[in-house]
Amino acid sequence: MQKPVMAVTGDETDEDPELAPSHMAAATGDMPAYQIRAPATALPQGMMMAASPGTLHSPQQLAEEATRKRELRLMKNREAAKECRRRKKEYVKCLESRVAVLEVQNKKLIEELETLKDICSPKAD
DNA sequence: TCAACAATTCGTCATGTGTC
DNA sequence: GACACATGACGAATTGTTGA
Repeated sequence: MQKPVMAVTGDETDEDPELAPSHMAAATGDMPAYQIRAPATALPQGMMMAASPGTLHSPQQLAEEATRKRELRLMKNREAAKECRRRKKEYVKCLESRVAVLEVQNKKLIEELETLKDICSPKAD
């Protein structure tokens, strides 16, 4: 059993986007980095623009046009989904590395606190 | 080796949001 | 309001893991 041939993505870039804090912030106007809209992509090779309205007449032509539009929409959405997932992965990666940095920072602060406590506590002798 | 299950990946649909 | 785009949800296909 074989899936229909599809484009392989697999390419993950290691960019370092500035990330916005919340994914659920759309209503407030700020959105996470992976949600920032990219400029509309050009149509892939071989894809033609729709015939201008008014040049279609027969029901068959109309049906073909509808099919063509649907395929175009599916293709665009397929690509959009891929891009969306790529951005989301990047976003998660970035969050994870931020967690790692903060954990190190936190550990250092705790150590520093212990040192200061030692210094400031009255000597017991 | 292989079946069973879990995890991952992908395409599609539905829906929310921004732009004109 | 129509349109385009982004994304969550879902199911199907694929891939990885594990115990017999």
